[in-house]
Amino acid sequence: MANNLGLSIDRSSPVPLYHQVVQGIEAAIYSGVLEPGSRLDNEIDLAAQLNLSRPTMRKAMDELVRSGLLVRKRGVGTQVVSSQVRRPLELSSLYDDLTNNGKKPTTEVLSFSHIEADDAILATLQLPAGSKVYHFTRLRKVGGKPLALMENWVRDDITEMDQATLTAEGLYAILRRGGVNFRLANQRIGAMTANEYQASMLETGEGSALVTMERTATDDTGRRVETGHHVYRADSYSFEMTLVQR
Amino acid sequence: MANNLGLSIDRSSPVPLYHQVVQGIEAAIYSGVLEPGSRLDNEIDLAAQLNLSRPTMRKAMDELVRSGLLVRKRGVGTQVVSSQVRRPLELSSLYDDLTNNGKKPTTEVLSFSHIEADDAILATLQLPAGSKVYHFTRLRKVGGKPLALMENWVRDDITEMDQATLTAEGLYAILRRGGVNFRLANQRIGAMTANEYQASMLETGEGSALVTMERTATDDTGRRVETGHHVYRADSYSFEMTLVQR
DNA sequence: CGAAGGCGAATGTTCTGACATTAAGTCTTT
DNA sequence: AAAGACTTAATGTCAGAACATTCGCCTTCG
Repeated sequence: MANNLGLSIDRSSPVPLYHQVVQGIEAAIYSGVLEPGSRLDNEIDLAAQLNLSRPTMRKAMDELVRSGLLVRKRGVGTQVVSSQVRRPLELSSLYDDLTNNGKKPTTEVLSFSHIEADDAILATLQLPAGSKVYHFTRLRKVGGKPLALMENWVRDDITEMDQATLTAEGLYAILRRGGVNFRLANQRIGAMTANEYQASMLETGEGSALVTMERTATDDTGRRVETGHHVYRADSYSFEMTLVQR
Repeated sequence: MANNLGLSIDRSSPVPLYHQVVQGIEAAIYSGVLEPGSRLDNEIDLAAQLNLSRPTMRKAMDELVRSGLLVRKRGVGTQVVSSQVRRPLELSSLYDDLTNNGKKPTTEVLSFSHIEADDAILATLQLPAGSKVYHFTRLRKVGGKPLALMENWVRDDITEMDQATLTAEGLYAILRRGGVNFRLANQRIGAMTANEYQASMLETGEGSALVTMERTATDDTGRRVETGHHVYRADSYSFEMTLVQR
């Protein structure tokens, strides 16, 4: 069977060949050219069709398998994994999530300061004693409805920050522009009931359910960049993720 | 610098060479032989030290980078990522989590039936109309204290299930023994307040905070194996995870 | 007629070799 | 002394080849 998934390779492009293949096959799957459950040609044929070596083809398919789009079976072949597997689990901020979904979030900065960090924050961010950090709390609304109450601490040797920038942009966008390449995040998700302050800020009742999240993010040099404690209205937000067994 | 991480390779072993290297370096990191932040020898030297080719060495390091233990920088070298990065995000059940932490959970099966699935379950598990599934609810306790209330639906063409087995073992262990190789899980984590029934079962107050989780798991053949809706006492449980940017 | 063995096809593993790209330090030149 | 160019060292990419392992099907033998 000549799969003939209409993808072409540009050898003069700076983007690696295997990654071009990844993008091509991803596009073919999401656009429906490759149907869920269908079998692909074998690695050697595919490599030949695209004038690539088998290791290159294999590396591309490796990535697709790891991301859960393909399933390989020894002695059998490779299939497109059935069904609509949605967003893979990745580092993203609430702000990204919302804008990607076409919503228009607004941010209100409730407090902003540049202060000496206390011991707990120093330990979490692995900073030497006496270090200063940015500390701020924000309220995020979507369509005028409050959604999240967020408190964050950010090390101050990355980029200048001020209240105006935080109002206009998401935290992660600001940090990325400051040259941070995020690598890891450790997070913990739980639940609590709203206290009086939280209830009033989120315009919900005292005692209503909230989703809590604590997160600490690390960049590619191993620096702890940011830590925060967020609470979300449980009736408006939940965490969706896809776990991939490796 | 001769790193000399005391790992040896067994070429007669059936476990692939690159995986032996992965395990060896993992062990060196967790045991402290390789300290956080320390630099490794370059790929070519390491390969030579172990009498391996560079691609094999590279594949091993690839996996360690992906799992967040190492950080590579072009033109510079490879470092052990600083600090105590905990559990990587992986498919695991509450039962596994608890037993791995030395706790002794007990399970009480509240209801168990083998019934025709309703439309919602049929759609979620992608089963043809009229299919039967196992449906059960369980209460999990640790040290006599109730922790989770779980309701699950499992396709019935995998393995025989009964109330006794469920009482003695975790659901995932049973399914794995039935030949299921889990690949993906889609889950959603949120929060709610306890209703009267939940409060009484979990021995907490009505209106107290609960963590909710809905999960659907898929095996390596693309079959939807299981779906469930769980609630946890927020004061006793939260989800901890490490996200890795790829 | 059924079960065991054999065969082909696919993925899994490993090697050798080569060149490209990036980052950092060093050396030269102005 | 500072700015630029060069060198070096590391990771990043790609090719081609060989052999191993597993699965499913087909044939053959009891």
